[in-house]
Amino acid sequence: MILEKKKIFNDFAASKGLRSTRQRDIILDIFLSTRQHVSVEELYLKIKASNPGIGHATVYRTLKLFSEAGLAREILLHDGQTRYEHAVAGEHHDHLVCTGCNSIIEFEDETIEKLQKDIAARHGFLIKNHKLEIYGLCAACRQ
Amino acid sequence: MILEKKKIFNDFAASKGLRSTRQRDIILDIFLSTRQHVSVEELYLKIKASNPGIGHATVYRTLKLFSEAGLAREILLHDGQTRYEHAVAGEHHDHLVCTGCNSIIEFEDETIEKLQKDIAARHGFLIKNHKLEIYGLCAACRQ
DNA sequence: TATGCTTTTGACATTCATTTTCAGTTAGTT
DNA sequence: AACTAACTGAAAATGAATGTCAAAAGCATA
Ligand SMILES: [Mn+2]
Ligand SMILES: [Mn+2]
Ligand SMILES: [Zn+2]
Ligand SMILES: [Zn+2]
Repeated sequence: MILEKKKIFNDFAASKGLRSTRQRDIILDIFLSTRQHVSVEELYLKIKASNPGIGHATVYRTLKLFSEAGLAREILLHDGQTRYEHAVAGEHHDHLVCTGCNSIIEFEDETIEKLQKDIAARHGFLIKNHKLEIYGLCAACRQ
Repeated sequence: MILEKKKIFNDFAASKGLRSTRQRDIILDIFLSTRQHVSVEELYLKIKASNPGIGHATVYRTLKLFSEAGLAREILLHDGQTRYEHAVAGEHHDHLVCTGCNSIIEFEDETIEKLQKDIAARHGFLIKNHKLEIYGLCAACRQ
């Protein structure tokens, strides 16, 4: 599964004429080993621990490439930090975001997805992507 | 309707012990005269045209007050600028956002709202608010 | 109307995430 | 090995938003 993701990135890189670099390999390894919804800064710090040379700009640039390659999805919650999650082709989910403990619950709902398509169709709108985030308190934070 | 909104703000201000100022009156007037989803900068420039003295900080501070008072809703799309729309108590809608021309289509869907409540209930999650944004191309931008 | 206290304002500085710049390094090709 | 274009990282720049603080204004009271 990790090898599969590395192959996806290599294929993407090849198709775009990108070079294979030590930095990209390291960042991909570490990204694949993190939990979901990691912030760029969290990832940068984790990378720096084992690879002090790698800079902020490279981490930002490389995560954008992972998004383009379909390996990662950018998540913008309401805390001013861009986060990334592991993406799988053809799969999609949305988020319940706890404002108490910052935990995130993922969910999928086919009916909601279908209704979104209906709404778009009704307006002659072509969907590229969407975000559905439900903010509130998780079971633990409700006390 | 505009008078009604002014009353809502005045009542809110009174309940919070806020003072009535020329700046707040002007900013409310101009906010109420703008189209939906105005960015803070757009609003600031419009205000400055007739009232050169009013500063950025006051516009930011005052819009936050309008949100608290329930007159405005903060919208964070993917362009890094906070926008505000006119809010009406008890009403809610979501957005189709055209990445071609930046236009926004508003929609309401009771079934989606209901399904969100079901999902939250299933996870023991207490909803405070949510955002559903569908990005893509509007009919005009599809050509 | 004057006094006094408190809130509000706005110029300016600051913050903080992200992007840009650019000179030096590196990958991949001939 | 030589060449060339892509890549990197330190540092600077950007830009939205917030903090600071002295001056101004609102409002209660005398
Ligand atoms: Mn997720
Ligand atoms: Mn709207
Ligand atoms: Zn929680
Ligand atoms: Zn459009």
